[in-house]
Amino acid sequence: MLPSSTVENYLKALYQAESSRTGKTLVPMGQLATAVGVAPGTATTMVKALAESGLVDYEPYVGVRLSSAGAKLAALVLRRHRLVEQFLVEVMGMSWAEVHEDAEQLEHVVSDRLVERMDAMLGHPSVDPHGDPIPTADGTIVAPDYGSLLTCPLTVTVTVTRVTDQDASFLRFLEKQDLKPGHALEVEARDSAADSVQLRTASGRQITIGTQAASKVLVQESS
Amino acid sequence: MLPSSTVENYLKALYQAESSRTGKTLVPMGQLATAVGVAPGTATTMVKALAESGLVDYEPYVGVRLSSAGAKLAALVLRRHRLVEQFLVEVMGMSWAEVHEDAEQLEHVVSDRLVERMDAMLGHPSVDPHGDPIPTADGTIVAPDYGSLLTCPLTVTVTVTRVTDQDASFLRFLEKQDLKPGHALEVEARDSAADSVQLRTASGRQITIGTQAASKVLVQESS
DNA sequence: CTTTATATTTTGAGTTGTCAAAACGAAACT
DNA sequence: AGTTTCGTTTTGACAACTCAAAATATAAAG
Repeated sequence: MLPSSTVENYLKALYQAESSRTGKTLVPMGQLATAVGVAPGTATTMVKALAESGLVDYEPYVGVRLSSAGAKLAALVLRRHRLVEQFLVEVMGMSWAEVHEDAEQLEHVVSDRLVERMDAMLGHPSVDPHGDPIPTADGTIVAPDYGSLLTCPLTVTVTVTRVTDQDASFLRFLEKQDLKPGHALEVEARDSAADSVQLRTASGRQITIGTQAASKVLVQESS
Repeated sequence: MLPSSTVENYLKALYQAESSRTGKTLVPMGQLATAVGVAPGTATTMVKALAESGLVDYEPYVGVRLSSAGAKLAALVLRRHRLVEQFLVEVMGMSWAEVHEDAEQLEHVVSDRLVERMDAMLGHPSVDPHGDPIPTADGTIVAPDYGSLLTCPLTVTVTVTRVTDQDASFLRFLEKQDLKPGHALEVEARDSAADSVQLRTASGRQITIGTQAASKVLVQESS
């Protein structure tokens, strides 16, 4: 039984919800429902079915967690999604800001043959255009945990490695400000009262962004 | 209301059934059901819904026909399918024999943006790898009616223009025998008793194939 | 410790697409 | 015409997925 698109979406959402979660706490129903975009009751029903199939562990009134089988399946969905994104940008010349929606559809239908073909054409990339790691064909993910513009050291040159938000206008903004993955910059100051972070790009331009935005831009100290 | 994959499949099947039909006769239910791969009753139900939406004209106990709206929609599905096939062959280097299944899935999810991008990358091709005409974005199809190896003149050099069968093993056979679209050959003889057609390729090799197969290879007299 | 607020689960119902098998219509063959 | 045959339609049922709203559990607050 190969999983339906719906099942794939639940697993993927669960995977991402688990990743952005401290410790091994279960993902609450409400959050999963919101992530998938369905009513709470719908999520409950679906999760019970997934638990039945052994794809998740479910504790009523507490939350859900992927089983190892579920996690592997989720990783493969993510692999397809991210390879498609990388392909759309690198081969088809689309903007990194607009590939998410297309990948969202394509991830459910691209065959293994096609996925591996894309992977080969792209030279087996390890990350997609947003810096998100691409799982291997066996479902393994290597995800270094980078700091964000909110947590990295000040006045040190860092390189953007990943952006954890797919909103098109946000991505366009980052692009315009030279904050795409690969670009260098340094954090000059943080002002918690003003809820802002002040940056200086490699070209010397100064930018101030909010902390919400800053937390979505992950960086690595430049070597 | 954008049509579901199911609706698209019915319309596409209907379009193709109508094309391979002499005169303006309606397509009988049974044939449509077989083409779509569902039970007869299912087709009846679906066709009534399609008629309700104005996509087909339906005469109970007689058959179905696409309305102009339905025909346009079908053409757009075919456009997506064929551009995807051309893309998979030309850009991704896949074999013409194996792209059909992938295109069958992708045709329902590729966005307009993506379709037009592919179209541009391919230089606005007029036919796909099998020689099937690619409808334009406004739903127009220019389909020259070629003769087949069964109807073309004998001992005259002709060029393969189109193959009206997607069976992978048949396509691989044609490829091996240099009978892909673009290749020249001539029909040396036909033997209706033996149900066969005798060909000679440009390289001088002689091949004998059955009339069923021959009727699926369309040709044009070489200029 | 009881009340209130919040999250979760249940229930009842609807949509889309499907099938098997019974009923039916049209046509073909004595 | 009468009857068999064949294709088509109807019927009843089911699977997957969804929602709104009622019921319930848990947690928080007084």
